[in-house]
Amino acid sequence: MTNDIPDIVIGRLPIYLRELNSLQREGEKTNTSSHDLGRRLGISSAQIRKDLSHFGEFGKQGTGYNIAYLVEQISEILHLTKEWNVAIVGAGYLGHALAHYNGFQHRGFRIVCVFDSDPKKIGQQMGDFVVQSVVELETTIQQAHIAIAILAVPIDVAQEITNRLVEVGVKALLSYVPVQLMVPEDVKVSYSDPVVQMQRMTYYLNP
Amino acid sequence: MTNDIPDIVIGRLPIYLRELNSLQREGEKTNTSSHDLGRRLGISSAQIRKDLSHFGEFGKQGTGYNIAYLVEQISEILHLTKEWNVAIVGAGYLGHALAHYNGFQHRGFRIVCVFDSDPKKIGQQMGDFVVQSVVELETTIQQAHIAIAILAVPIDVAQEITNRLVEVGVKALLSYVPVQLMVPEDVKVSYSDPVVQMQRMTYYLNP
DNA sequence: TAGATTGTTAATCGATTAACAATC
DNA sequence: TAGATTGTTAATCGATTAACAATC
Repeated sequence: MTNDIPDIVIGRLPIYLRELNSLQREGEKTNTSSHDLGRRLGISSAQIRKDLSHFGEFGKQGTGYNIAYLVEQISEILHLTKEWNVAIVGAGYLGHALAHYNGFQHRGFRIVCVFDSDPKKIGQQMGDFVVQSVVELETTIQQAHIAIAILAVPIDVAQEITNRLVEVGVKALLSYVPVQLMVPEDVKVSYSDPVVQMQRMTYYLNP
Repeated sequence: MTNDIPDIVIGRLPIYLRELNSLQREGEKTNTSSHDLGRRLGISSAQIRKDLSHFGEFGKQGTGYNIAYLVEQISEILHLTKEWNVAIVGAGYLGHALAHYNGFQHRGFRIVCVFDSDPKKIGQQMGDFVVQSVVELETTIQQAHIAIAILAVPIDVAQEITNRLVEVGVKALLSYVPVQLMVPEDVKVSYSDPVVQMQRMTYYLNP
């Protein structure tokens, strides 16, 4: 099962998918074109056609792409036709926000558990969940076949929690902790650090 | 003041800076090398040297880079020697989490105000702030000379709020709203969408 | 001095774009 | 049919890497 498709192409598919979903919700038309999509996203039409051509032929000359069909195809490519169970680790302010976020639904993910180590938080209701003790992390994750976890813990325990998650089979991590994590080769990590994002912009601002 | 340096190089500087800060906190040595830094970040040493060479010569043959000096230099390059005032728009769960986040301090940013349109939230204490009415957005942002805003509002008002922020001089936006925003050319936008980040990883997972 | 590591060059590798035949 | 738009090719553009003289 070799994989030739560049990461950077994979990285754009969710953006295409999101825009297509938004076109669907607008409901003004059933078709779109690479030119139309590109204009909306600030991407060249050639790039969109090239990206999609890695996976097959989804359009028709003259009429472009059927929106619903393309949504379906990209969803399959990204393995989003089933829902993925997701664990949140850390029930601080951020874990709280994530547990209440309803943007996961219909986009391929379902939060199924929230962990914390603070006895004051354990057992408390948080959105639709009861905060579980981090002691139960291993058993819960294995029983629910969870492959994806969101890290919202303090920086000093991030690597240890990561190790424990990897140990029980988590293969994808979305980390909000501002530190580089060490994981085996077959585990994906995606980072979200608001400060890093803002620092990338200040370079261009007049001080 | 032409600008030849690739965005992708600018994008790595905050990562270097974060790792250097972490080396400083460890306090085990005063110097590092491109090889050492690269190993910690999973980046080639050649790339680190090349990136830095765009801005000057910060190292010494044989001994590498003085950590404190390189921190200082990168901070200057990224315009982080002063603190930037930042506004948060949206006092929902996410705005709440951001208002309480203490990771902005010492990394170049200071949250100075939080806005919401919900009368039940306006006037309430949130962390160190009192939630202000979004009606006051324009006057407050102009008076505090705010150039950076964080968007944590519902999707249907995101573009309208963006327009208002741009109108009063905001030049950099960190948006947590899962939609493409339209802004003038001189305004930078950085997006954070957990679902997009997770969808980029599911491609690589066994369904 | 000997070992280490920089900054830089040239080669390699990879991604984007322009252009167009094919065809709906 | 005429107009529009795809998928693909080749050309261009840009980023990464390997290698090494310079030198601390």
